Amino acid sequence: MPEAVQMATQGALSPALRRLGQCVLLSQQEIDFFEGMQNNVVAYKRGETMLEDGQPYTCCFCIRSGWAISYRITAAGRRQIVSVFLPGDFIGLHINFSRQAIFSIDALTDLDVALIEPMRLIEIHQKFPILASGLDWSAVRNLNILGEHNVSMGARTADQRILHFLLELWCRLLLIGEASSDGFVLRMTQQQLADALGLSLVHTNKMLKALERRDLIAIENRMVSVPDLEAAIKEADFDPAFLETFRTASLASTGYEKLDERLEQIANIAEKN
Amino acid sequence: MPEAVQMATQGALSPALRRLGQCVLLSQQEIDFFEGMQNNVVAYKRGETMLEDGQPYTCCFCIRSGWAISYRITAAGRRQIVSVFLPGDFIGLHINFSRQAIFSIDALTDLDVALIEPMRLIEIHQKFPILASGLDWSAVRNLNILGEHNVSMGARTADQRILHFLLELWCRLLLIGEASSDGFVLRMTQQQLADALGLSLVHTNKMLKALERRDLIAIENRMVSVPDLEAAIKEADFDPAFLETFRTASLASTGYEKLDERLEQIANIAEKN
DNA sequence: CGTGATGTTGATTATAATCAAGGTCTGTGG
DNA sequence: CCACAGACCTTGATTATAATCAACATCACG
Repeated sequence: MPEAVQMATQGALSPALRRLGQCVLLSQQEIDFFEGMQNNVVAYKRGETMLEDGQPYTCCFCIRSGWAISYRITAAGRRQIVSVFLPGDFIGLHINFSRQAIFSIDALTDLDVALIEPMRLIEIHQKFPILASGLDWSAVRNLNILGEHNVSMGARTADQRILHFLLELWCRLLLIGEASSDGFVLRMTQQQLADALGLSLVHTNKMLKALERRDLIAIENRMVSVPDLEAAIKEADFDPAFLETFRTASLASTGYEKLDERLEQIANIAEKN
Repeated sequence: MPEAVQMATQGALSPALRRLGQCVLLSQQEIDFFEGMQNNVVAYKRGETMLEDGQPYTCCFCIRSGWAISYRITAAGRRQIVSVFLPGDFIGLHINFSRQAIFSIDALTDLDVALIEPMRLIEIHQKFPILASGLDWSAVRNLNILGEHNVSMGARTADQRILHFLLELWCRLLLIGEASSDGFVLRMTQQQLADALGLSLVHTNKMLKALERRDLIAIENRMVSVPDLEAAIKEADFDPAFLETFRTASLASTGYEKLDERLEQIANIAEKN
């Protein structure tokens, strides 16, 4: 039995490993090592600050459940959210290159994270090359997401930015089985959306409403759905290519066939423009 | 004689290696391997497109001299410059994780680059762990720069953004000995500045002039200088921490003592706010 | 059943984009 | 040496976009 399939059919893998398994083929030894590394689990409450800008950076986080953000407060007092982290994401993979944090980290929801000691990351790079390349892949993906946010903030209008960001979140959640093929639960307030997109709260609210009026999105409670996928992708100038960097394994064998189909559909619509 | 010093006193090292030497202690074997890797040098003309968005991504570039940019054209036809690359920088270190480019790359000036085959990068990761960690460090630095641009675009005013970006370039150039302690030559047009900062050409020009009027910068020909460093750093909300990630070796032994002093001075002013 | 966090909306102001026109500089060919 | 073109810079006028201000609505929760 090929290892990838064996992996995929085990239900109890951590979100991070499920995610890594989509891009690299891990040996059983690597799987065991990585899962064993996540013993030290810590829970944070919604809104809690996990790490403060300027503080010494001592540990890497791996999200097991919940959402988190990294952000910076400027001298003028404005907050810019730089990244949103979802289950399976790593925060501070590059910790061995940093003396102190240059961003703060907050829990956006109640959160379970595994603490990973810096030494463990070095150990991975020394002993488990495939696993290490998986971590590198994860870092590259974050870089691509950040680059895409740059394009959004510099060259897209407020409504496009919002829509683009929502589509990004949806795709990322689809990849980890935390969204349905109709939509997803947005676990952020409008203020947090605004801070992530470089917009004011009021303007964000108005543009959200405008997008709803134009039927490009529908929001009920916190559930965001996209009635007309093709129109939304076109309006937002969205192409999930930046998220799919080198995905080798499909979701098919993990019981998420439908989500995988949805992702492919999004990619196809984007490709033909 | 310690290897780091030996390295530093050799004049003929490539810019990339000088840069890597500031953060990791390389063995002679690693130095030789890395320098040997840069045989395949290619020259590009100013304005030439080195790689086009969507094209297959076949090679990593290491800049030996000149400036380059990565950018994206949105569906609406706006260009967003995502990164500026200087001598010693790598473009596409993550190439082994990408099928095709999601950005275009242009030469901003006449350019000399070493082409590095993807296999070589894998080889480095397998055989030369210290050198590999140097490359990782370089990637992390790019990530930090990108994050800082995000903060600028989302949460800083146009004039702050411009000033911040100029200070960033100055510090980066100081680190590679391509700026003086008074200032540096800006090898970009105002249109390119605008595209990098998410501003219009006209507004960029007006804000540049306003910064000059306020004596926060002075520009003559292409030479940018900073008459009142303390005021400029404060106005721009600038802290070079995001650039200095884990610098272990100083520039002192490379004949750039004065530049190193200047960098430290900038860091000190930033720190005390 | 109040209190605080969140969401909604209109009015006003600030910021930056767009439009338009002209200026400077550099290199090139006559 | 001059005339010209093209790239780049500069400035004012107008318009569009988004921020700020203010008020109120809704919801969850103790």
